[in-house]
Amino acid sequence: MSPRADAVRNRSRVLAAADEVFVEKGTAASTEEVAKRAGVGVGTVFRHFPTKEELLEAVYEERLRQVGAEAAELAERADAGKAFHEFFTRLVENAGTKQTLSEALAAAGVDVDDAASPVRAQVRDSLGTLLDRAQQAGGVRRDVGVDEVIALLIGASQATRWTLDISMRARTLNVILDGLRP
Amino acid sequence: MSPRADAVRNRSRVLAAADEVFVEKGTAASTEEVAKRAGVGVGTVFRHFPTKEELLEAVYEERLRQVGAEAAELAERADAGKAFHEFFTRLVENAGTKQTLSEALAAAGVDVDDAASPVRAQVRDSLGTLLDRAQQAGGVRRDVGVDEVIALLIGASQATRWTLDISMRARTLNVILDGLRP
Amino acid sequence: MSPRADAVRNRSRVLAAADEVFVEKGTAASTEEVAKRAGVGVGTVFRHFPTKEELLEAVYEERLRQVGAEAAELAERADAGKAFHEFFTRLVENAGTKQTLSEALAAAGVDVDDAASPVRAQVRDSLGTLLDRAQQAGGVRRDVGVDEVIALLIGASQATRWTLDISMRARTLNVILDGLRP
Amino acid sequence: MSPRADAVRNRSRVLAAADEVFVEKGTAASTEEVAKRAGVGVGTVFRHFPTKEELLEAVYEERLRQVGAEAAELAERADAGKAFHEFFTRLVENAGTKQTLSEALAAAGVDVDDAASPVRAQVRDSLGTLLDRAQQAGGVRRDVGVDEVIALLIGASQATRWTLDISMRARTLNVILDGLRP
DNA sequence: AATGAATGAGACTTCATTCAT
DNA sequence: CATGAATGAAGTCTCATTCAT
Repeated sequence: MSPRADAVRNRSRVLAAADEVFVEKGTAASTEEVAKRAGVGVGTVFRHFPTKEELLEAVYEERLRQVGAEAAELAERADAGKAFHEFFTRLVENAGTKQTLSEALAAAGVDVDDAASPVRAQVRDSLGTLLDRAQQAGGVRRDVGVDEVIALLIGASQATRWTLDISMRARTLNVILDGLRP
Repeated sequence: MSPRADAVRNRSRVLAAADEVFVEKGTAASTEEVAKRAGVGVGTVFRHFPTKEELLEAVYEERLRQVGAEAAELAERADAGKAFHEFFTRLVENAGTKQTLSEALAAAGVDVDDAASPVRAQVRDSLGTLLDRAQQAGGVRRDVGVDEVIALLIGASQATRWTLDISMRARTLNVILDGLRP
Repeated sequence: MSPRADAVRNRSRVLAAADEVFVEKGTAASTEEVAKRAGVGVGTVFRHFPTKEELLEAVYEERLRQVGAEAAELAERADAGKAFHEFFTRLVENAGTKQTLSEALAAAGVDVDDAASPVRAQVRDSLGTLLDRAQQAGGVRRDVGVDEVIALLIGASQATRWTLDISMRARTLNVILDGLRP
Repeated sequence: MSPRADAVRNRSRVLAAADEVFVEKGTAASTEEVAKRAGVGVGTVFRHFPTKEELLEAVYEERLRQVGAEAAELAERADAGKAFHEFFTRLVENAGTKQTLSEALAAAGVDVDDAASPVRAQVRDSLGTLLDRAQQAGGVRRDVGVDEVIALLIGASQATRWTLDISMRARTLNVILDGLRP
């Protein structure tokens, strides 16, 4: 009801539209197209995200938020080993549609520029917990840390990204999952 | 004697320059910049590669050619299992500098558009031989084929692409190599 | 009140500038020059006319509109025969400055591609009426139709286009007008 | 057998190729294409015609030469009136294929820049004779001169250029021919 | 705050012309 | 003399960003 309400709603509409458009046409898609998809004017997009790069980063962060939520949820599971495997599987399946997930993950893993994003920290935390518990449950080898897991998630997403054949995708992912066993 | 000599040399200079530039600034780098790096005029670039896309494809093919050569060379080795591992390792190390190798590999693996590129066929062939021999030597599990290996190469390249820490890169790659064991 | 007001004004400024420039330097003149003449940026030209061809067509249509208006006006005249002659004369005089009028007319006459342009239909209508009335008044031979008249307008424009000498222009036009008599 | 012989032959091959290409694709066609059609390198084209404009002018002149020849031939005919009419008809029929004939004629008629081209003079001469004789034979009105006839030829060519329907073309031409009668 | 028209730098591409072979 | 590769100016068009309404 406050004028803020509309603004907030617009922000998420733009974000959702950007996600869709960037998935469909790649990140080279124009801001104009994002605006059209969101049903707003370009000006509105730039009001919320003063730069295309900031828009991209926001999209990535939004995806990370979802990854973090998934990790947090699965970290609660009793059977930590299975939970860890399911996490990998879900993510790789998403990667089919959300092509740039790996870029988002990459941003969480290594980028040092504005490292201190709380979202990134949260993802690393949840993922760390999930990994720890899986290792303690004997489901995952002990010589890998969060960074390696993130790298492997990126790798698995990319490896299966081009795969249309679903059984081949499974075989490929299995190699990585087997490699992660103790 | 042949006026072609210079043309051929220029073609490779452009190709090399394009490779460098695309590695450094991404494939969105301008053709003008490629020309500058090659020390030729833009017109020359477009004479050899009438479209930016054709230039990109040529760069990919060149990289594939190198990958194919490497696979062919290693397929000769007596110890097939070790050879296969070394192949993976070398490629992933290259991937650090040649960021788009995975895209080139992807083109070799799945794309169906102009499928019958001889270079792609050659890569698949050499890689197939290398894989076969490694499997017969008991160095690699038997439920993966060339396509899965290509996918994993792409994955491994991407997984380690963002890794500056060399020991972490080794740990990540090891997971995949372990996963490939019988 | 409407943000459109400026846009509309700009559209006509661009159109007018394009007309001028194309007359002065031919249709090969650059879009940049049109923009400069209109006092706007190139982007504005391309916003209104996404293609140079569309700009050209718009210029032609604008000229046709004027031709149609002239035909409609003269069709009202009591003395239909004289009106018809005056129509020819006026057009040919314009053709001196508006060199591409004949191309515009040609577009109205024969092109079948996007046939149903309302402007073209209107021109043919008005011209048809003017011709009919002139024929009934005994001022024009009966074995010519709108298409022939359009062709002759084009011909007359081109015939007199290169003529600097005004009396020679009159003599040339007279031949055609005489030929049109019953 | 002399080296000159080849050069001369090349010159006409280029000229013929240019004529064809310009007719088919318009005068904006590239010199490269002309060279390809002529079966020579671009360098050869530029050796014979140092500028594209000079090439164009040469093409025009060649066409004029043919027009002049036709006029000269028909000027010999006994029935001068009929001969004049046939001249018009032939030219207009050619104009269908040789679209730029009118431009060539225009160059002969009005251009003042390098007026003293012998070919142009010859055309005007032959045409003058043809016209004179037709006027004396009572086939053509006496208040038109060579310039008006050239203008009308241009006009007739353009008028019928867009006409696909052959009977309409005849009706249109007839108007002009009737207008030329005494 | 939102809108969308305007801007102009910059990308890709073409082509007349030059020049080494 | 012929060839065709190289050149680079110039043209068309796109798009991130700004700003008047």
